[in-house]
Amino acid sequence: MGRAPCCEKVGLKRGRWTAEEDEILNNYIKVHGEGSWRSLPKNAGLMRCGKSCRLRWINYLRSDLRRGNISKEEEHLIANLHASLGNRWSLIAAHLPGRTDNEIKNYWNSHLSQKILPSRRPTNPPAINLIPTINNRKDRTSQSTMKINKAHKVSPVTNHKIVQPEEQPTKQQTKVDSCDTSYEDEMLCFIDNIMDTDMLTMVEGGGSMGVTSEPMSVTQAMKDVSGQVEVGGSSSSTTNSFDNWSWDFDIHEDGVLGFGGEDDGNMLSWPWESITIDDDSFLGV
DNA sequence: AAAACGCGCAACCGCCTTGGT
DNA sequence: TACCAAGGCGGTTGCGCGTTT
Repeated sequence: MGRAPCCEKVGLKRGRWTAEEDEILNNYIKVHGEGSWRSLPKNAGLMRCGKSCRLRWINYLRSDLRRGNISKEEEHLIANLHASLGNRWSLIAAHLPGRTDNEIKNYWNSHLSQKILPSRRPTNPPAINLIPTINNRKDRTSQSTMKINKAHKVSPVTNHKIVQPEEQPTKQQTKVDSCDTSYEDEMLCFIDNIMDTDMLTMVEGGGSMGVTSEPMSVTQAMKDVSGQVEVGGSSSSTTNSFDNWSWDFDIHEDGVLGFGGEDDGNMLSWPWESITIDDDSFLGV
């Protein structure tokens, strides 16, 4: 006997949403707010499943959505985050204001995966050992995380990957496995992974870069400085190694991180926003 | 002009965690 | 402790549309 459907599907409409349905849903949420998705269709007069309403709202109708082409900066960010986080789209989406996990997932599958994976797959798997700490779903371990942890035999104590004797650890794995288990250390390792594995590759690929003194602010709303850590030494205008940069970043309790000064109010800003580089060389095409 | 093909994206599905009882 | 409802996530599907033959 199968699992009961999430809602009574007999008579419910499926497929593409019409403009009228969008308007009904939009108006209802404007008045009553989000939530209670299961009862929403009935109350709003929609012949749709609650899940469908929720998805339509989150992925399409929300006013804060940023629709349109993915910029090169966003593409870089997705590429870097995916390199460290794997297919955890909601977490990646949390770093791109206005973008949905579905949109990023689709973009990855249709654009980036062909560009990046053929060249990275052999040596640069996702840094699975950081999964629990940087999960934005509070204390939860997502199903995919569980699958990954199970597949890679993650230690339940440290959440670090247990490298099997026959396995040849990659550069990234070796680097991260040496990390301490404290929250801050894991965040440092996470950032180190992004910078070291991807951006150094980018630099070595022939790009040139310059660092501006003022990071670009993406959002003020997420300001929540819970840690200030400086990595490396003084900043320099041109360098072949991020070790020489002065990274002033913020660690948020839910794992969101950003770059910026303590007093500048920036929560999310990214170094490549001030980098001049050949995009194609970075993406390996 | 029409059929075949391929791609992008919206939507659906199944499974999971959380929180309430 | 067990159960259930609700919400959320990632994987997958399939439709619509542009391009090619």
